[in-house]
Amino acid sequence: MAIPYNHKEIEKKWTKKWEESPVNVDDGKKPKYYCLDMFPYPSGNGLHVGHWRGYVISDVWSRYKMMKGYYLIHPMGWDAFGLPAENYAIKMGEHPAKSTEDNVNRIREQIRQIAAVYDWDMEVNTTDPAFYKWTQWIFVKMFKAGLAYEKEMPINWCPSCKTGLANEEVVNGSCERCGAPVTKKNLKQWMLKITAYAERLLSDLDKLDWPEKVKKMQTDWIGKSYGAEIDFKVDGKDEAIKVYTTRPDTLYGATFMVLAPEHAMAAGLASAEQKQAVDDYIYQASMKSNVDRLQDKEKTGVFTGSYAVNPVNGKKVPIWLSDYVLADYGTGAIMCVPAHDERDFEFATKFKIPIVQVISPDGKENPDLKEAYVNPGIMINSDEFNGMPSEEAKAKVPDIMEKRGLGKKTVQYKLRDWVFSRQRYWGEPIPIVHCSHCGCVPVPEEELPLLLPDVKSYQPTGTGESPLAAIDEWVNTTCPACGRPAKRETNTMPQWAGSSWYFLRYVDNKNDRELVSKERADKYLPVDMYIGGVEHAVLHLLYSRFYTKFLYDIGAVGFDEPFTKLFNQGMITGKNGIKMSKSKGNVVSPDDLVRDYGCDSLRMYELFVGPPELDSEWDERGIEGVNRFLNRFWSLVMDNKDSDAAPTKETEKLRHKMICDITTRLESFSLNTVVSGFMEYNNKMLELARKNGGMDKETLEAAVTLLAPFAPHICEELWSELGHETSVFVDNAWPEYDKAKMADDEKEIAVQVNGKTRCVVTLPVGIDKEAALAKGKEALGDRLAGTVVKEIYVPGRIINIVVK
RNA sequence: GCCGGCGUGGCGGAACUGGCAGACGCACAGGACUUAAAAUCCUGCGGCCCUUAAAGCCGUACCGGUUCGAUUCCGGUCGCCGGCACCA
Repeated sequence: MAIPYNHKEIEKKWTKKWEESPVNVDDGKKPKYYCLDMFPYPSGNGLHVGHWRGYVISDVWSRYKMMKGYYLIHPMGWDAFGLPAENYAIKMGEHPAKSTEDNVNRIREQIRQIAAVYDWDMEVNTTDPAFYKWTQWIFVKMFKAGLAYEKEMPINWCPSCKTGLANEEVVNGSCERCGAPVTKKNLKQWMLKITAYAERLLSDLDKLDWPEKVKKMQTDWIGKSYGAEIDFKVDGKDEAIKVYTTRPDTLYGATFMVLAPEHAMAAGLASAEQKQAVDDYIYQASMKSNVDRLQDKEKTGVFTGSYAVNPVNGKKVPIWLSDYVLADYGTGAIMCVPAHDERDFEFATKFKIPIVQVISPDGKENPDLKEAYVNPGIMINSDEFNGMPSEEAKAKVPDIMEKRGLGKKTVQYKLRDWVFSRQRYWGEPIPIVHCSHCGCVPVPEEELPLLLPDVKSYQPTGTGESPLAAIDEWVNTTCPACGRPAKRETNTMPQWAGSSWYFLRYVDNKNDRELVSKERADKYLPVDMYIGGVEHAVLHLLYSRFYTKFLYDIGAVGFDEPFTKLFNQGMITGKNGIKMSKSKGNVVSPDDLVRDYGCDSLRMYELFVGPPELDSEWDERGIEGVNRFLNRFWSLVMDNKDSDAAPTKETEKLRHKMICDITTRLESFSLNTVVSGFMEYNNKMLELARKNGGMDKETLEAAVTLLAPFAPHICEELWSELGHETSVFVDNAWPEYDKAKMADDEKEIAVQVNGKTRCVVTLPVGIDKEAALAKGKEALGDRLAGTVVKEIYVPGRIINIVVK
């Protein structure tokens, strides 16, 4: 019996060796494979076993690709600007620059424990001026392209984080970060015109090998709809209200109109009698927070006193204001067809507005409509369209309106422009100078980076100004265009700014002339495999796609999608599926587990705990199982490394089957079953070794090679024990299998009567149907009673005798 | 409300294109080794019926359908999770 496996010594030994001679090297001939982890923000709490999982998954995949002959791009960096880092600093009473650096150093050490093949020469940090120089450069380029613009408007404001938020950062009316209810605040903001890319962001999803779920979330977020814009003349005035509708077929049924209270024409439409009521309503609406507006179940509204004219039938329809109409979608005004829209129905019923049915399932009018009929049907009460299927009218009505100059077909998107200013300290300063003479002037590119000034008070002010506004000597500057006194922009960028393009920088992280050289970008990018949590489905992943498309448009990179393939790993939770958090006290640290069981055991247990794409509960005891397996595997190899046993037909078959099984499962990312596969084959090898008094070297080497991406240290040690001078990862090809050599001579087949298994027979593989059935019936004996109606034999699968 | 996904032993989970449900592991029980314990090794482990065994019956959330055969396909119900949420 071999001496037991000492993980501490072995892991220490190979960590050192790998440092001295890296196993992933670019010989200039190998094809590249870029496997990227979503880079972490350096939290003060350190890593828990959930963070490990994603990194282990990507490392196993990376090492596999490396062994398949690729030069690997597998980098790591730090998303170190932004709210989490700043909030941590405030809590600890430290300067964010200091706490961020400390946390980065700590987490780097923890990540090193995973023993992933990261290329640390590629490391980036978003707070490094040499990095954020290019974050600012991209902003300047966007400004010059007209994609970054300033706008004063009511935006989502988190009163707890004291900053504005993007739409994507508001979850159910609350702040994505801290959960506080989001209010509105009127602020002058920098916006990025992501809406200009809506169509490309939508249609290019087809090119991506991403989980359908994520593609769908982005599709829904972009929210494309097809419809028409139609003008309604205001009765007695020389102006028209433009509405957007996806149901132009219902135009004859429009019995009123509703404008958003924020609509530019809202106040002006009030008649003298209604003036007071209208003004009150507009004021009240402006005071309501998003949450209030969402929670209002009962519809409210006010009649303006004015009427519009339905362009198809000339009928006068009342114009109302209501906050169920959104100001920033479509035209901010709608035509209302209560008979065929649930919301309009509810509103019309409450305010006693006429309901006119124009579509019917059977072509007949229902005199007592109890609810809106929203499905397609036959047109009624619609003059020339009567009798036509509504789907046909949907296309024809806009054509007619267009001919008369009163409308046209259009498309709309739910996607809004990106609120890009943050009123916080710890971010990239927006490189803009406000000049009373020249307006907004970008900081000249050669003056970048515009350094984030050191400041004593970095706490958020809550006034809508960032702490930078208090630093007079920084704020006051001269205009780069005209040289007159001017003021710097004091807002900073959101955390997403750096993370939207960091993956480009890894491959050329020391370049001080370009954000990435075209040559290196084209050589190593795009990212072949991106691994991370699903929480970024519409935040980081949408922003990165937008940035990449922009950089493609200005010729900075030669591809317009950053991440070819995406894998979302599930979360590791504590007991009962509760998310691990410090406040819940259910955080499991990897450090103790690495100490007690070793890195290799923890790596394998991270995979064994459940399917990688699903959430899994952490069960402390389970790691014992994989640790026992590694010990048994160690013994198997150590006990047999000097065995002169020759391969037998049996061991050869086992080897080919093992290679095939492990490789197939790995390719399909079924990593939990790869681990169970190793356990099974290990048991089979132990059994054969015992039976044959040894195990041939070829089989042992194949097993060590297959296991190496999962348990790199122990496999390196065993590989060298098997007599190899070089690393298991170098000059060692991933083993191949031969289907012919896996073939069995005979197979166990279940024998069923009426679909119920009665017994099992062992049949030679090539046996013909008659002989197989005869064997099956013989085995059944007197359990086969009654008249045989049908006999089924599926070779290699099943025998089923149907009796009556 | 709308749109996705999921539901398998005490537990985590497995089952390729419909073909022996419960692989592998955890926990548990019994045994071997030991003065003893730990570690290790061996055996058992869905439920019912039964002294035991064999055989049988039931069983993949629930009800029904297609099929020689359904965890897998179809229709409906319930439950859990996720996304969107007055987008006209």
